[in-house]
Amino acid sequence: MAGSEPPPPLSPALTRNQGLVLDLLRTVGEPLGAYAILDRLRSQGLRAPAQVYRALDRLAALGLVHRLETRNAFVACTRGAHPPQVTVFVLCDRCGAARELADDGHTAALAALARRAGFQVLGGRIELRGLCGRCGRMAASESPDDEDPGP
Amino acid sequence: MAGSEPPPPLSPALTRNQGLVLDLLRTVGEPLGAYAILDRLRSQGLRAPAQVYRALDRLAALGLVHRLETRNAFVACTRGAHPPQVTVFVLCDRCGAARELADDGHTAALAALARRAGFQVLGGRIELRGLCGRCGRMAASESPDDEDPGP
DNA sequence: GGCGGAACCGTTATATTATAACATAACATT
DNA sequence: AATGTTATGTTATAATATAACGGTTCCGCC
Ligand SMILES: [Zn+2]
Ligand SMILES: [Zn+2]
Ligand SMILES: [Zn+2]
Ligand SMILES: [Zn+2]
Repeated sequence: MAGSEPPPPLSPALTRNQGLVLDLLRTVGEPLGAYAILDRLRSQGLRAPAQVYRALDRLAALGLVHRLETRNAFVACTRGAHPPQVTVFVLCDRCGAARELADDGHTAALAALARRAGFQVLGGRIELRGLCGRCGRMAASESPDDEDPGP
Repeated sequence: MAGSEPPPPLSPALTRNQGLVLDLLRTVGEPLGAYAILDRLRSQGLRAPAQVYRALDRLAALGLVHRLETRNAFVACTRGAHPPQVTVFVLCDRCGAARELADDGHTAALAALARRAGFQVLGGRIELRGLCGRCGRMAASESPDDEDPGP
């Protein structure tokens, strides 16, 4: 959604390509694939996938963008800087919207769960799929006996 | 066409290709990419990626195998059949081991978290990365800059 | 000023992962 | 047998991601 949050000031140490990619992702506000990013930045001079992937790598390492593994897409972080490298996303099956949620201590609880199994957690991803509020209401009102296959 | 044995613990209605893929994944016990599966099943007559992907799609829909999004790989389920649940995996950065953990109600808590944000959760994935017990001990006891992938 | 290194850049080619499209085979139901 | 349905085999292609190479810019330093 446009204008839901004042975007944090651009990081100082970003290079030109990194700034272009981050700016695009923040403007669009929804997940974009690397090649979609490339297409939209051709007018700015980007021409090859490697340029986009390099910028994305850096931005992801800085925590400014996140990769959505279940979609092979990238989205700008909507929270500030996170301390941990675990994100929680909810993804709408119908409209494709992605929303990053503030972890409510769940990642710490999951890390404890893993530790009981002998694992040391260094990072991770939580991607939940389903229906966003609007699409859920639409699906409920349009066809009451709708059935959706599992994950 | 040769005398095939009745699959004893295997699921009821699996077709030949589905059985081959599931059997392989259960035997191997670790994540395999679709093309690795294909290579290992060429001797059984499989020749094209679509055959493997079709079998994997069915097996995943039945909950007998899971897809590891962060690795683009597939692994046999080590728990029974789960309902419509969310899976929790822990993946070792060093040896590649994947272990499926029993969710301790965390997925329900995450679904509640999502619902508070207006989202209806229909499924999802939790993939945590880090070090398994053995690799964690090795990394702790040896020098921190040691790197030696096992055979 | 010249020099070395580091980071970034642009480009080409290639690898890896996944699906589309279509024709056939197998099987059950009538 | 005719039919509908599902699974299969096959080819080709799409979509995603990285390797490899050389050039440029910048900065600290001798
Ligand atoms: Zn974030
Ligand atoms: Zn939606
Ligand atoms: Zn499972
Ligand atoms: Zn390990």
